[in-house]
Amino acid sequence: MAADKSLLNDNVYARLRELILSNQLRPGEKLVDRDLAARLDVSRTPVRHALGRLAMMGLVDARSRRGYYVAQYSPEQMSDLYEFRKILEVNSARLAAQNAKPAHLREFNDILSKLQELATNPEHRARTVEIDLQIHDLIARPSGNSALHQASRILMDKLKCFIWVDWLSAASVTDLASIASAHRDHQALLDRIIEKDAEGAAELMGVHIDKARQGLIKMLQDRAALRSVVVSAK
Amino acid sequence: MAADKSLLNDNVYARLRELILSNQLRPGEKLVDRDLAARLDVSRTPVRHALGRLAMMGLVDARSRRGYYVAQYSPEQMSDLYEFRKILEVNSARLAAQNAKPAHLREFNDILSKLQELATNPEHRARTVEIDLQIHDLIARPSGNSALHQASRILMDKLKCFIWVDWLSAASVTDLASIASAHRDHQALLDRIIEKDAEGAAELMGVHIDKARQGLIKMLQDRAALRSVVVSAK
DNA sequence: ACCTGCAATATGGCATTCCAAATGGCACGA
DNA sequence: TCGTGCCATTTGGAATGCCATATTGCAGGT
Repeated sequence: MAADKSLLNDNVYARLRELILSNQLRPGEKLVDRDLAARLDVSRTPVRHALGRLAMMGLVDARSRRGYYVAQYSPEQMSDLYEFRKILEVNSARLAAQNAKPAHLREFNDILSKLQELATNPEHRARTVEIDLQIHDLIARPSGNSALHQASRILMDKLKCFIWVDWLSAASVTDLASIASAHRDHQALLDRIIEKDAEGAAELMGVHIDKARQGLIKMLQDRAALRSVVVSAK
Repeated sequence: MAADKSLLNDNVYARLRELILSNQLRPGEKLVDRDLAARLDVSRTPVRHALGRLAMMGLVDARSRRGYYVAQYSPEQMSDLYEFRKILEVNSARLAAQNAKPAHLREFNDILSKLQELATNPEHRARTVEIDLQIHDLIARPSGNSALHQASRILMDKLKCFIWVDWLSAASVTDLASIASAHRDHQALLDRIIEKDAEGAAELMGVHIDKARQGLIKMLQDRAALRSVVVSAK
């Protein structure tokens, strides 16, 4: 309420989105407009407006007359989302290699050195995830195609909340190895783009995302196994 | 109001969407909530809700405190959208060839014969456009990837209203030729999918959409030329 | 004649209110 | 003990009203 120059509608939308992406609202959780309104200290109207819009973005599941829920994707749907991500980003990489301008290349180098630092410190795992996502956004941008870029960002939002869940639950030994692997992938990928090797970049992106999908599926299986143990225990 | 079992929110959303896609509301036109509410005989609330959601779908442009407008894409953005469409549908075609089930193939054959009929009658141009769009939807569906399919449908909506404008204004001689050409493309494309020739299908889809984009750009240029004549005339 | 500023109106944003449907619990009966 | 139906409460849907901001048109001055 302080420096509130922005529109309440958009403000509420942004805050709810952030709550979902940061997993403070968990997938599957019911969203009661009155409760959220109280929590955000606004009336129901902007909350409902935001919920409607979030539903269009695929972050919220709006069931007619049965309430709103934080979106939850099945393992099959997640797999589809990753396949879709591969389609988008392979082409982003290709276009980026063709169209990247010097300013973009500088950004790439900045990110690379930042990654270099973080990679040496395993404590910064969460931060590394951030950077990881940032890289993919960075590649989608200089593709020069705003439709493609926007689609990537929307998709990323859908993936983010689940990635949180997964990374938190599956803090297994594989993480360090896969992080290092992902780091190498990114480095190689950016190198290809800088060299303007479009097909090479596309190829690398493809295998990189396939790897990520493999990891995700493994995590989902682990989590499912974990769940069944918990369930049988009680 | 008669058999109104559906939610007013969704009903209004659907009706507004239809008004936009059918070009009864033209790109760039201002959308005043009170006026639309009167026109649809509902209160402002569901209209505003729908406008917010339509904005997320890219059919409406919501400027903060400055009103809502039917979305309008520049020639550059249209070109981007077509490039994006190519990315999506090339992959749809590939996946469709890999995954299409017998039921899907039957649908393909149905559509093909329907096209066969219409193609012989140049009067049914508008109807042919419908079928054209339907075909692309039909190909996206059996790809088996709902994310890809949904993205295609959203993109199609954005293209639709403009296609209307363009087809209406550019009722030039090229149309008959390009319709026939598109028809051949579709036929060949579906044949490839039926034969499960994934790469062939992808390739054909690519050139088909590139052709469409060329046609679109030509139309936009024609229209721009037409406009300037009109402007200079008055 | 044109620019500037103010006032009136149009219009978007938000809260409150009322209404209807769905859900959950409880009592009664089998 | 389990099922069924009714009632209370919760909660989503929609209308209305008020306020704030943007747009406009007009008047007065330069």
